[in-house]
Amino acid sequence: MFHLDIQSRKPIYEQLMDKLKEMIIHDVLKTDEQLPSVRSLAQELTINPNTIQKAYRELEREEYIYSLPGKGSFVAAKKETTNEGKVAPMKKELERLIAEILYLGVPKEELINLIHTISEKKEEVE
Amino acid sequence: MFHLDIQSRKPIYEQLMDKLKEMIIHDVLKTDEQLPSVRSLAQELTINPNTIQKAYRELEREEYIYSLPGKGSFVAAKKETTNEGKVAPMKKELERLIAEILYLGVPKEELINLIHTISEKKEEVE
DNA sequence: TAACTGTATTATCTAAATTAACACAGTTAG
DNA sequence: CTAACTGTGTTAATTTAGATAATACAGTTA
Repeated sequence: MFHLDIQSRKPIYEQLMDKLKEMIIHDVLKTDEQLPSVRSLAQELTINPNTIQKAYRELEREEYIYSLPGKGSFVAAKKETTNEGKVAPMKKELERLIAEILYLGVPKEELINLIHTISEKKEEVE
Repeated sequence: MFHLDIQSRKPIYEQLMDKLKEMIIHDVLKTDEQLPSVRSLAQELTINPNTIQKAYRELEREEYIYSLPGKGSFVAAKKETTNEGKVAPMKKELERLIAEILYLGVPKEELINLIHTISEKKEEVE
C-alpha cells in the first residue's frame, strides 16, 4: 500500500499519518471506505501494531478517520473546519516555509502555480 | 534576543535555527553581522552551549552563517541556490502542507495573498 | 597575559518512539 | 456456537535523539 522510511528522522507513525492524510485528501481513499486493519497493515509494513494504532488514534483525533470497535477503521466525511486554533499553527509553518523557499531563489510564480495545481486537483474531486 | 519553548516537541536547536533563519531572511541580521557567541547566547537563553553550537553548525552547513574560530560567527551573504537537491524536499513538504490547509477549508486566495505579502517584504529589503 | 572566540570529546540523563506480549470485548461469517 | 476477525488497552523493555555537564585546545584581541 505504501512505503515508509525507517531511517527517517520523522517518526514512523507520523509518516503513516501523512500518507493516509494524502490519500484521503486526494480522494484515493473515499468517505466511509474501510482502512486496512491495524494488524494486517502492521504485518504488511513489518512494523509493530502499536505503531499503527498510534497513527490511527491520532488521525481519529484529527477527525480524518473514525473507528468502530469490532468492525474496523473508516475514512471520515470531509469536515470544513476553518477552526483557527487548528489552522493557525499550520499557517505559521507555511509562512516560515514559503519565506525560506523564496529566499533560496524560487520564483513566487512557481509557488502560486503550485497552489493552483493543488487546488484544481481538489475541485476535480468535489 | 528571542524566546524558545522548552516544552515544544520541536528540538531547541531547530527552534533556534528557525528564529535565526527568519532574522537573516528578513534582514534583521545583516550580511557579515556578528552573531552572539555560543557561550553568551547559551547564558542568555539558559540552555547548554552544546545545543547552541549544534544549531550554529547546522546553519553553517546550510550556508546561512559562517564561523571563524577565535573570532566569532557571522551572517553569510545571500546565496541563490535553486539547488534542486536542497529545494526539492522543501517543495514536497510545502505541497503537503498546502494540500492539507486547503482541505481544511482555507480559501486559496488567502494562501496566494500570503505569498504576495511575504514576497513584498522580501523586495523591501533587496 | 587575560578574556574572549569556535570547536571537540566523553559521559550522563531524559523523553519519545518503537517493539513485544498480552488481554478484553464487539463483530461477523460459517 | 465458534473461530477468526475487528479496535482498544496495558505493562515492560529497548533504542535513539536531544540535551546537559564538564573539560580541553587553539586562535583572536585588547
